[in-house]
Amino acid sequence: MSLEIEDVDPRGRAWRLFIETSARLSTAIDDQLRRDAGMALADYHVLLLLSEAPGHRLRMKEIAERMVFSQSRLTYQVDTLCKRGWLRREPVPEDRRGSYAILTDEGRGAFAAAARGHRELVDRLFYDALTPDDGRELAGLMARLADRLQEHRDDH
Amino acid sequence: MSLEIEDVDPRGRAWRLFIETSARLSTAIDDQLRRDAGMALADYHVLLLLSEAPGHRLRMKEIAERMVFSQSRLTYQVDTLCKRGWLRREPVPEDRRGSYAILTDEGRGAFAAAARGHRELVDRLFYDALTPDDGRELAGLMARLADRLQEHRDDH
DNA sequence: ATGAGATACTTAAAATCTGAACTAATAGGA
DNA sequence: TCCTATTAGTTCAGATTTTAAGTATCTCAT
Repeated sequence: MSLEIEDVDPRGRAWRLFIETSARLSTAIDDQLRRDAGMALADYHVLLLLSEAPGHRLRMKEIAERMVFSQSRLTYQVDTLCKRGWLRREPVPEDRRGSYAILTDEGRGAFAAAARGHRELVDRLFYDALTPDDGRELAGLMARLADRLQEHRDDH
Repeated sequence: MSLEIEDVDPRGRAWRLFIETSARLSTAIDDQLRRDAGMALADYHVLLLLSEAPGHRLRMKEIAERMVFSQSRLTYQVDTLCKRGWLRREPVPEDRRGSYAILTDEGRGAFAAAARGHRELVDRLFYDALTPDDGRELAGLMARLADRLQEHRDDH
């Protein structure tokens, strides 16, 4: 009779730890951003995507896909960011159905200000806990999972 | 001049892949449960915790902590599960502030029915994508991150 | 014993998110 | 061309989640 009642396959433990740790990590980072920068992690993520995009602009669809957001959630999300003056919309000349979300100067400022504390926390919670080799290993594992997810998405 | 504009430290890539993959994986699993079992991943998770608990019962606080849920969210969550007949509450004899959430027989049935399709998908998206050694490796990395998170939580 | 603070849980109002229409525009084959 | 199917985005109602406050109970140093 063993004290270990857990399953022998280490993947069981990995699965639970993976799901739980990612949730806790997101929560911790969301909390920090709300407290110190007055924005949610989702807000930060939108600003990040736009700050990296050419012309600081992206189509709504593009943002929704990268954020793993429903389109209606994104509409709402972008609405609130527009109200705060951090984003503006602009029609897409070559596709009159579409619109761009564009980062304003004010939005760039807010992002830059938020990024400091955010990076500091990510450093503390993620970078400091792993060696570069760990990072390589983790990236490999995640890429493997991401590929599998993509296949799954492909066969509907 | 390199084609690789990404940072040299592989942890940058690991960080993004980790956050994004965990979000996509949760979404995929949530979708499957909603479609095939009429319950959200959060519902499933509550049922899972209770199905493993001695006496199929846990204090509200205990569930909230393990689920990374606010207490008021849990109150709502448990309310809806009670309405569906899957859970019931019972006062805690030795602490009259508290209450247990208890899995009903019906709840056990719903959980068992949901578990089939759920496990199948987790097998496909997680187990099949990783070797047992990968699992061991991933579990180790996650444990490292979880420890760091715990330290962080300790100094407020 | 007792009273100040902590703890467990709920409630209510406001903010956010989802899913199903709905509008407008594009794409592509007959 | 014209008709139908897709696609981009929004809107609205309803569901969920958060935040702050409220109630009841417990803890423990006085």
